[in-house]
Amino acid sequence: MVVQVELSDAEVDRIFHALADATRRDILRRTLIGEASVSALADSYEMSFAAVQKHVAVLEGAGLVTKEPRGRERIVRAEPETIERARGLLDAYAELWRGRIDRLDALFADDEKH
Amino acid sequence: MVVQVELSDAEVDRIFHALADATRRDILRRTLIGEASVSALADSYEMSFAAVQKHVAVLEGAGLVTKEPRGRERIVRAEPETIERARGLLDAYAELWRGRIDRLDALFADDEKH
DNA sequence: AACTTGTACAACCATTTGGTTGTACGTTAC
DNA sequence: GTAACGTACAACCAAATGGTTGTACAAGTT
Repeated sequence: MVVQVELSDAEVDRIFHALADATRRDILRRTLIGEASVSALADSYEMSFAAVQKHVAVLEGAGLVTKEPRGRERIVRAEPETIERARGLLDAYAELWRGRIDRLDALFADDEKH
Repeated sequence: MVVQVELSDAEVDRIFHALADATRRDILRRTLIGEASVSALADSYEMSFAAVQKHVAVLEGAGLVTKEPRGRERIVRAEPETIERARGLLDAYAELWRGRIDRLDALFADDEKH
């Protein structure tokens, strides 16, 4: 069984907020496929290096990527564990929905006893 | 296999942005368990009715809930299908991590518009 | 040593966000 | 009919967001 470490509201806020931007999702996608330096990432987007740097910082603050120095570069790598946690949160909502169905079923089962 | 309807970048933005707020996640949670009027929801939070109304509007704009008139009330219901789609998106990232890039290219085509 | 590359960070700006209060209006209850 | 309830919506405000440019500096390159 997968152990889910408790996430604070603020942490969940940061994760979903980080995912709520197409450029950041693309950066995440690229770093999932393979590591990349910040400047390599920045070359792909029609915005300044500083803007891309900020996007990476948002992803890093959410724990979705990590940055590691290598020479003068900073290598960005995705943290699939955090994505997994976000998925787990959505699973929990789906589970709530399922629980609601179960309760309705029980209600109907009750009705049938009449 | 689950058929994923193509989601635009803007739609995905709205979904994750809607999820990036603890009050909105709580509203979603409550409406997953059972429908609720806007005023019933508003009673639970230490903010104005108008503020809660806005949170519901954000969730509605993301397709995570729907609002239906019933008398003078507006009944809010969760849309589990949209949650399922968000989960599908995160699944796709997890798949990327596992290196299954080819099969997912089409799914991510939307995110690649940069 | 001088130059180029990659990054960090500050200052600035327009827009969006998340909250407020106030007003208006349809619906229900008395 | 009048009062209370539930909602919609506008106007306003402070703070956060997402972008910019400019400066500084360490690490490679020539």
